[in-house]
Amino acid sequence: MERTLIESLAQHAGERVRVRGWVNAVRDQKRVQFVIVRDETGMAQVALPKPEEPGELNEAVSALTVESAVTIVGEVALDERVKLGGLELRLEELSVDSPAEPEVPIAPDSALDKRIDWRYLDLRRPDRRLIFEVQTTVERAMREHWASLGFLELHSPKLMGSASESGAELFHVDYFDTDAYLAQSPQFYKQMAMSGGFGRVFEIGPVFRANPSFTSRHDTEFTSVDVEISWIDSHEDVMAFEEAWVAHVLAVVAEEHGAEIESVLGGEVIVPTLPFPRIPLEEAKALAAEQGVEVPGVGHDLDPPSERALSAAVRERHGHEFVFVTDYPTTVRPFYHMRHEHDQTLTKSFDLLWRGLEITTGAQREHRYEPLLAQAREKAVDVDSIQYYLDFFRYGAPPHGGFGFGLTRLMMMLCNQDNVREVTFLYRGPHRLTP
RNA sequence: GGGGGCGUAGCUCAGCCGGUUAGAGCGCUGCCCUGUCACGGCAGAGGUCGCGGGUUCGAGUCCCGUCGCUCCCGCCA
Repeated sequence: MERTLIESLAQHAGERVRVRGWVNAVRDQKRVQFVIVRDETGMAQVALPKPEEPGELNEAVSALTVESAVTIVGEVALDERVKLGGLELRLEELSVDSPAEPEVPIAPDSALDKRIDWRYLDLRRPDRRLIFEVQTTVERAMREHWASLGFLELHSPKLMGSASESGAELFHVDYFDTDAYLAQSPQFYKQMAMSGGFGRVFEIGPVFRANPSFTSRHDTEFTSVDVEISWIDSHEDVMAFEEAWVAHVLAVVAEEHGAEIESVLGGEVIVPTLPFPRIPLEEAKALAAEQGVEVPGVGHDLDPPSERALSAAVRERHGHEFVFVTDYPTTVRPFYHMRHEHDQTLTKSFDLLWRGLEITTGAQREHRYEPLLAQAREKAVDVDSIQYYLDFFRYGAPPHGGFGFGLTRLMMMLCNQDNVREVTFLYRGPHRLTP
């Protein structure tokens, strides 16, 4: 007998069906027993009358523990008395595929760390599942947009012989008789794809950062979305791509999950208008300062409080949740960011902030060998260790640019969660390597 | 790397200026209950107050150390 999903039970009124899922609750009364069963599509009530002399099936129901994995056969009966979907299953057969121990170690309001200890139990909650349904939609919508523009998908190596210069700390691994590092970013490889003539590429993959960061928005392994585009005229082209792409993703999410995100997770999905506001860094600081926060001085990046203040100011002035901050000084950017022709102290780069959180860093890259080499030396980069990378630009590299995008951070904001650990299937942090 | 906060029952927490038998709700176990739906009622079990040391007649409470968790800053996406 085939399995029937709970969401489709209404279409099987009067039929005998087989439902498989978890025991959500048992209400064992004198004359009638109820079991609430839950599968990945919803919950349904199972009912069984209890005669004076309880039968074997009654005993089996009495012995059920919450969260046991069960298979149930019964007839679907429409019944207005039932608040849960107006229907119930009249129980005929019950088998326990795997019993749960009597006391579940976590509750929905348990501390996050404890819920992560028992992540598989936490993930059974419908609201936790919704996060991953949304993530699946997000990635599908991203790919739709890339596909429509002829992008190629990349799978770059995560083991590297040298740093990729993201500025973050590196994880070291033993590699036979030498050392290797876990990739902090596919940066160098997606640029190689440009020199390889791929034109436009993207990658969704893990990146590793050995930062001892103890915040709600950092992890040591997270999913990065990387994009690189050839034959651009400036970083403006990259921003134009990104804003259209983000707007498409949010439009699809709003359409498919907007109502559920609002009712279950309490977040509103607002489809952004184009173009996103663009504000040079120094102007952004001035705007943030007007909100009453102390902002970092010239030559420094925005700090988190000023990022939040900036987003608040942009929302007030432009009615927009996104803002591109542009024209970062070379002091806070890596050597491969291209510099402005008219001002060599500023890079053709940008960050994208959403609701006060940095979700992207992007730039036009320096594709000319000599300036790139000079900039690397100026930044005191060990040129020998990245010669393989510099070589990408020796035999005709197209002008190009791109960005790195924190999928995990997007998901956190999109699902109205206050910690990236909530939206990460299995979080990895300085003190978290299991489960 | 710097700073703040928190560790009390399976879970979430209360416990005042230090005071003698450490509490609540949920969960669990048992009994009761005409259809519940956050079912309800009664009873019960369950604690080395993170750990070590100190102060004190007396420490869950104060001090020191330590371990764990957490948030903020730095760093980044």
